[in-house]
Amino acid sequence: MPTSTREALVAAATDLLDEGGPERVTLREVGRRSGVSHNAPYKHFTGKQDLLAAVAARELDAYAEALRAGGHDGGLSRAVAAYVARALAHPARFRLVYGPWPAGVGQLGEAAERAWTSLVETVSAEQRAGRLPVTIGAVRLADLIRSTVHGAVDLELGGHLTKHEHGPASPVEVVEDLLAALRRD
Amino acid sequence: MPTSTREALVAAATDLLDEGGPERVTLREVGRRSGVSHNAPYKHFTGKQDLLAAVAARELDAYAEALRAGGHDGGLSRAVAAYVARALAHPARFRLVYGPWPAGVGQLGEAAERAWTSLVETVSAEQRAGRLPVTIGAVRLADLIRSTVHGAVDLELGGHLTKHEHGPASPVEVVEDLLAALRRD
DNA sequence: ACCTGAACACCGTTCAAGT
DNA sequence: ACCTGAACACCGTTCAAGT
Repeated sequence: MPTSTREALVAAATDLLDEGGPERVTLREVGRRSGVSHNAPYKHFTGKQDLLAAVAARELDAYAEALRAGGHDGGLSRAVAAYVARALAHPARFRLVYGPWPAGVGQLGEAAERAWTSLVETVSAEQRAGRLPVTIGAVRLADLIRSTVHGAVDLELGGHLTKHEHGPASPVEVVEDLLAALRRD
Repeated sequence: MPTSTREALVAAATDLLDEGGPERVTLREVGRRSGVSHNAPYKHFTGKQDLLAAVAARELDAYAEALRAGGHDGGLSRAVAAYVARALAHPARFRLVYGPWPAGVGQLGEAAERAWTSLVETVSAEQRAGRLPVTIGAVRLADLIRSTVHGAVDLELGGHLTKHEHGPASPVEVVEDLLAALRRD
């Protein structure tokens, strides 16, 4: 039972996104499920895109928490594994988050910033502990890891990654290969 | 001057996609620009999605050619650079190609297969030449490289990659860092 | 401040009909 | 085989009006 109309709208939009992707999300159905008219959302959001940005920002916060908690508990591998698990659990949200936003909606830029700051910190800590090479700066190394993680998840969601018989989920495997190569340096 | 209505439809859809993303592509505007009615496309494609799949398949063929020609000319780095250049030159097409296709449209699966076969071959050749480690199989190594390339391009298109003052385009830089780490093994 | 109902200008898709 | 025009069931967004 949502405490406010605004919350109900975001929840309904998230449910619809999970059910059938972005084209399933219509302001009319969102209103219907929230018990308001089809244009009540305009009192809480500037339009459909703004509502979807709220959904995306919320998911980015979940990414930030997964990366932070995983990094605190067990270092880089755990942080990445927690992030990958979250991303694969909600594919439509992942694609929304990294989808085509016109010139950075601002709200999203800040949330993305928060999400990845902790990864740079985790990378930096592993460098100081001698578990990652120091021949590359932490930010640049984080960009490499981030690219591989993002690409592996996105390819996996599209069914473009080679399937293996045993072992963990493919994206985790890909990232482990990267980390192994980096640590062999 | 397109030789057939079908070709005109694909060309118009591609132009509209480049101009304003997927939501700019409407069958009605595609028909308008092709000099036919708004439902003539149904005589050539099963629907809007099928038309977009044709656009995506065409772009995948361009990726295959870039990877093949680049790999033949100058090895892995050149192949990747050619692919990245093509992807960045047509951002909306890239996002369409790797976007959410319901259960692999078949037509696209085969085109994607063709596109990446040559990368595995290039990787395998570099392994034999001693320029890449043989501790990982060629397919698995290609998946790692592919993930990093894909992720770096996708993050760059979303403005999520850290900006650098000098040097080449960011995705190329990220991939060069990966290859350097792999070759240091 | 928040919400409603009607209206506008679009969509994708289907169908009966033409050549 | 290929195309057209009308029609259907939707959209997002705006607006005047209500409490």
